[in-house]
Amino acid sequence: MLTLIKTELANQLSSLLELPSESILERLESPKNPEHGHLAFPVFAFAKEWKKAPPVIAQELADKIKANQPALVAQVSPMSGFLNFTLKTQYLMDCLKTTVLDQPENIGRSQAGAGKRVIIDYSSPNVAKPMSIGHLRATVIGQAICNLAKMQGFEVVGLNHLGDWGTQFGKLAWAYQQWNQEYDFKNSPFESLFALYVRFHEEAEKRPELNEFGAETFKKLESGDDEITQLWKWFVEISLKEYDRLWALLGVKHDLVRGESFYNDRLKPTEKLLEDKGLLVESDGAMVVPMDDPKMPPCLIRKSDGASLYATRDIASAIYRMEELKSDIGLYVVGVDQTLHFKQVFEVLSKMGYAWAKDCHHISFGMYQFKNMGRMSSRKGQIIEFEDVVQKAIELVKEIIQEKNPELKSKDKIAEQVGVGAIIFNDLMNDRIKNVEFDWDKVLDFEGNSGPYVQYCNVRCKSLLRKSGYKQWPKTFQNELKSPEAIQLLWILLSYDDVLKNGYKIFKPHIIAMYLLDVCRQFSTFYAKNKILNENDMVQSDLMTLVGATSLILESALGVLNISAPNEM
RNA sequence: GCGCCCGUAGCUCAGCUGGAUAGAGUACUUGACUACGAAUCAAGUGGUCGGAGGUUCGACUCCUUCCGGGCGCGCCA
Repeated sequence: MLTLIKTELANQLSSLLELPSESILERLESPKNPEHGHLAFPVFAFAKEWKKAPPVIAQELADKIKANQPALVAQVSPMSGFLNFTLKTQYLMDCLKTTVLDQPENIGRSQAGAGKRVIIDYSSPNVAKPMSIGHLRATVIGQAICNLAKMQGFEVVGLNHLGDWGTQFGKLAWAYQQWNQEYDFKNSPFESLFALYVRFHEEAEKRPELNEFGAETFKKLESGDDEITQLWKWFVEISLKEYDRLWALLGVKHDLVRGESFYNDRLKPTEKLLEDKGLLVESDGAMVVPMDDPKMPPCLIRKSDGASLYATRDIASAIYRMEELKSDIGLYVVGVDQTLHFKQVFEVLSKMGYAWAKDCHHISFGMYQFKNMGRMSSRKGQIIEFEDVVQKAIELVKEIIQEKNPELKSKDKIAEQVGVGAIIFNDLMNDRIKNVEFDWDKVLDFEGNSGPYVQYCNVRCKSLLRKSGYKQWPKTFQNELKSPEAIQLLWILLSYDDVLKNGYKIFKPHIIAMYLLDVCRQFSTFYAKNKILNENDMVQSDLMTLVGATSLILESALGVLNISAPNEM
């Protein structure tokens, strides 16, 4: 694919231009305007050194290349300060054959991460609370990054850092003991649990002493009280069951669950370690690690009452992941509001002497904004739930199917695939760093740049392949493609591996979503201008091969985003 | 007050490590289905890239500053 093509071109040019192939490779770029060819080489950088105007250099280099033109180049043309290369269609077709048609299971894969492990902490909800649309975002981004890492050859461990510890469990246990009779734990355990949570906070507004009862009950839990511990375990179980059900809707499953409670007996040793390394400083009765930048607040390690804190737990957890689980890279898919916290934690780890601290990254994502509501608050039960969003999308897709394709078989399954795909795509198509204004109309818009648009494009491919009369579409080209739309599509398909590489490099799934839209737009143009099946249903087999390749790429890229690719819709 | 992030077409957003006339979708105006599936395609209208300086052969991209929005800032997680 593109990586290979660039390398090959760079190697060939290297001897002709007497420049190191690496420096050519890193300068080669894809022109925005397709009329400028497939790859461009800007020569501005040489102007000063060679004391010549860029257009002159471009002209001279072009002449040099033309005198001994590499086999893969169809045309090289100087244009202002650029050397524009148009590659031979036959070469591109051969390239598609070897990298896509001959090995569909390896499309876009790289060995860049081979032998390395990456642990990705994502989704990580808090026990007893329903997952909100914010968790949905964390989940789809995290899962996409898992998939991207796998495509780069990494061994991936998707980790659920479940919020299963803290005073809220004292409150919850206390609330359960008081009011459990009023709720139907048998039939709807999770809803009941959440109802208790909301009720406790409501009543605590009026009767602040409830908070003390909660704190006392939590102390019992901490000291291993049997009854409370049993309750706690049960709450965790109820919650995990609910989360697994929701994740299953998105096709998500973590490889490992390590809740906060897992680190309970590692907190003291971690503090000891910090103390031994002389990093702890007393401040207002608490123990902190000061940061290098004086403007940055210090990292709180131990409260004045001796209890540990959020940061302590994350430090212990990072050490566990990187040292015990022997991870090479540690990723945290957590909202931007935690930016300072992770900066502090990573700096502390670095001060502790862990060289791998630089391989820990906070993959932050923007917050949902709400027009009227302000921030969501699960305490007050004001929250847009993960499941509502997904279910609404599925319902709407059902209506659309009823209207557009009432004959469709297994409507429910396809409605789910399309509805879920729409939700995932909608979340992944924008840069994760940006805040998003929640708007039902936008979430449920399935036209234009959207998941269903991509799925529909693939459905059209599938439909063609079905109607072609081939049992299996031809995996080889017979003649050189002539249609300009076909050649352009071919070129876009070949850049898939480069897209995956870039997407992983900056941990941004929207790169892949944007690419999918590019492929679909080009396919649609190609489709509109070229007759692929003629009147007698005889086929233009080379175009069919291209259609098949398009579908393979679409399905692979959709898979990276964890979106299904139905055959019909 | 301090720190970080964002500010591109009416609206929602792309624009990778600075590169050739700033691109999609949506909305609006047109045109294309007795169908290779119109959840589509083609065309048009629409942008002083928040403002002002600076660096550079070249700035939406880098630096400074201001404005607007978001998030965070020691005993919650």
